[in-house]
Amino acid sequence: MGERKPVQVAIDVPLAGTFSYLTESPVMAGARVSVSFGPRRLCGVVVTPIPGVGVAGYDAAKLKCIEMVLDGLPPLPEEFLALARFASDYYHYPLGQTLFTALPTGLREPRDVRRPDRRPFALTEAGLADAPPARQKARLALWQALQDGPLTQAQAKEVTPQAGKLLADWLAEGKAERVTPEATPLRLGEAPELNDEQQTALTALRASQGFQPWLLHGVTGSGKTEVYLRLIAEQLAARRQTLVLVPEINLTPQLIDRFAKRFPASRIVVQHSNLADGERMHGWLDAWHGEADVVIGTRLSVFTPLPRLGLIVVDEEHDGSFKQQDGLRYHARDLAVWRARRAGIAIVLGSATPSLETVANVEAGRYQKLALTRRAHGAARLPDVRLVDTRRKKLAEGLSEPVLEALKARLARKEMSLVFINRRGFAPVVACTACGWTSGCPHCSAKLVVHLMERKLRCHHCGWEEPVPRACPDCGDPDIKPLGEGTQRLESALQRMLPEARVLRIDRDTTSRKDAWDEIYRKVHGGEVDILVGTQMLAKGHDFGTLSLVAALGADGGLYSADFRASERLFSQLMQVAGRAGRADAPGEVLIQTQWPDHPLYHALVAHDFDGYAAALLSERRQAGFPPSTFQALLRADSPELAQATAFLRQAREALDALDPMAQGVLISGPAPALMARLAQRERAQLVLESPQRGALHRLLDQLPPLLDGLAKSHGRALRWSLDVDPQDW
DNA sequence: AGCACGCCGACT
DNA sequence: GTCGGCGTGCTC
Repeated sequence: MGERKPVQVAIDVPLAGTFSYLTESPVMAGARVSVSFGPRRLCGVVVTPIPGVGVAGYDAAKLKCIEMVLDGLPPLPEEFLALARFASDYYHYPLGQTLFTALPTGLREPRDVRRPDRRPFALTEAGLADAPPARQKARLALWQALQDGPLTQAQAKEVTPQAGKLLADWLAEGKAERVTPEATPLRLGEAPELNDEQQTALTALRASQGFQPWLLHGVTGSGKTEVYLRLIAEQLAARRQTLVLVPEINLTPQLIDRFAKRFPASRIVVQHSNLADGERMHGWLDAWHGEADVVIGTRLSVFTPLPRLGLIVVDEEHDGSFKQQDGLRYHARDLAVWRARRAGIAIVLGSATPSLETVANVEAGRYQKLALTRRAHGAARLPDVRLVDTRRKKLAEGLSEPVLEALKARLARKEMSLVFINRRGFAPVVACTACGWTSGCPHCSAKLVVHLMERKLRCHHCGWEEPVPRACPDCGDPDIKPLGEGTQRLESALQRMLPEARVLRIDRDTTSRKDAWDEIYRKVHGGEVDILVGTQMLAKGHDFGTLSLVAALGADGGLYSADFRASERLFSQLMQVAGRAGRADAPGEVLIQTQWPDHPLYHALVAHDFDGYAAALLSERRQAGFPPSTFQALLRADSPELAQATAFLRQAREALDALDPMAQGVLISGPAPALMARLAQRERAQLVLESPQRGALHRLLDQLPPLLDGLAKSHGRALRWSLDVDPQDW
């Protein structure tokens, strides 16, 4: 019997630090173990101690033993543990919960997991010598099929459904064996020619040495994906793995198909949250064991272990879906950069509208920039962008005369148009013309949106629904009206005004059904659509083929918003939708309806001047002391009562003030109600911490969680708090 | 986060 | 008498 030594175990509980358990035989860091924790049995991960946390001050006599080492798989690799450790530190989130967020669900339970042996089967000499009799048809068919070479279980099952049983028997009898397949030689599908810009970018990227982030700034249609594919092909040839991160919405069968066609002999693993648990874990394990060549997935795939990692690509790096909005609030792009640094490899951030954070990093010389300014195909030109001043024009259902005329013209020419309005539903609110009542959500500080088809008022924040009232609930006046436009209203208006047009609406309501996108793509590419009407979804990189007109309605809202990032987002969205317009033989046209035709944002759009506007925004941010020139963290609190959330934050602030944050260069403001002050019956408030130095901010944040845990106790269970480092929206 | 323990109200 | 409401405290 060996000596019982304590080891540190990270567990999926909302407590800082790790827990000590005893073990008789040495256990490696990264081992999954089953431990008793209070009245429960939980899965834990053995980690090297976090200095100063956990170990001290616990009665050594009370330590329990590790129940079992779950050793069906090797210990989790160091690169995985290090990434989780970094994420835990950076986002100030408990290590245990961070690790378990990063693991696929199958590895979170105190069950052992084994990787299924999926090597193909071959007949042994004994098997070859023992031909089954002719009357055993299935047996004989499988035996004959195996004469031609090894078969995987799946391939064998195509020969006969009984293959599973037969192969197991033969394996036991020594008539069959597992063979390790020869590494399949790299095969490449057909690739289009590169234009000179693409070629220049590729040449630069190929010469990249060691850790280096690259911004690939390419206008819509400039062929960024083709550049990625060429780079990935090189990684494959060198037997290295590539991690490709894409926004949720861009992970389409079309994209995966494109990768599969280009790399027909390579193993491409897809990772996203809608995958079945088992499938997700298989891919994860294959990646970890070096058997996947390319991992392509949404933000969660940034944690996938890749022992031969040679390149990371983050496509549409500006996209908000890379930031997790609850629990471990990580930014997958930022973690990916950290990973690339640790691995000493190149990371390519691609976008037509890079985030200001990335632009600032280019300016500071930390990232290198490559530009694709022209469209990849033929003579395709950038669209003509024109502004439609709506101040003195009367609108019919939100549509101006020039927009309507332009739509008619495309319809006559049988060309497809797109109408962009960032509001789903019929109208954003119902109002009473007599007393001014508007339809507010009873649970949130938001307006209820009219959904006329369903005859419902619906809250887009908490999901609350109620019937559309017949009269004003306040004064009883029957003259209540839907105010403003949404996608539904626009859809029915267009149908009425242009009866011959085939209108297709694309928003969360029409795309929530499974397979909805397949149907949309089929219609769009089958020429069954004249006008697409939709929300920002249309700004997210879908391939709608050739559009000759894009019209944007009701965009002004983002110009003067309380959220300082609203104008960046609006610019990015408009630039992205505008990029959908255009075709090989004629430039597309983009019409933007606005009350502020003199706003610099619109001028920049007309001029296709991303760089200019980004520089202007950056200098604005610098002057105002906003990110990326400063670093922020948000301490949020919510509770049924605003007073309680505010009281908690006030106490937190007092405790922080006692640490003299100003001396450390950290500015604290608040508590203030959140932008969306009430959400799902809970009142939300927040404290903003900011500093021009990331380090200073983090030194202060380090002290926050233990302090808050203590404070929160006195506020009861109703109060919840969370810390958001580098918040994306307020 | 779970889960147990504990202390007060209406029920077979 | 006890079944069960959810407040509070603990988990190596």
